[in-house]
Amino acid sequence: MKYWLMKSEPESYAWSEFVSDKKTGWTGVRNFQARNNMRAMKKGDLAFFYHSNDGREIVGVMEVVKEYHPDPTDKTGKFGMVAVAPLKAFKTPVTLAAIKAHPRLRDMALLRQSRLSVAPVTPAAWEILCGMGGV
DNA sequence: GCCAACGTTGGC
DNA sequence: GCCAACGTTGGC
Repeated sequence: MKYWLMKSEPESYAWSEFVSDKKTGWTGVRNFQARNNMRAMKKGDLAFFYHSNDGREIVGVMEVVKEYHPDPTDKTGKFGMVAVAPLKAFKTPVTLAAIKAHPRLRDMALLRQSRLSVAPVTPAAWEILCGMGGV
């Protein structure tokens, strides 16, 4: 099982909306590296839901419920998507500042490649972040 | 709102 | 295949 982090701007799609939807197709990725990460996802993999821009914090955990398949919003046919479902909300959102301040999280893809919207998370980092989030 | 980082496009 | 121009992301 692998771990991931996926970003969404709360203005366009927030965690609260996701929770009421119960499941969503992660459309709109137009970056090859992010696409490749989605392609590597397996059903049952877990991912953090991160609010980018407004918020800048991890707010919850979700589960991959459908593996990589075509994204109908991409007319070129180059990009696909996965479907995810919310699993649990963080009791305490973990802010970007807190992640940056943690010595063992300094190598996270989130920090090294700030523009990557779908990034892998190591098991060690996953555990630390879940602890910080109270789940 | 600004700007750095960086990915993509297109001319050559 | 290189690289300048351009567009986008996302932190501040």
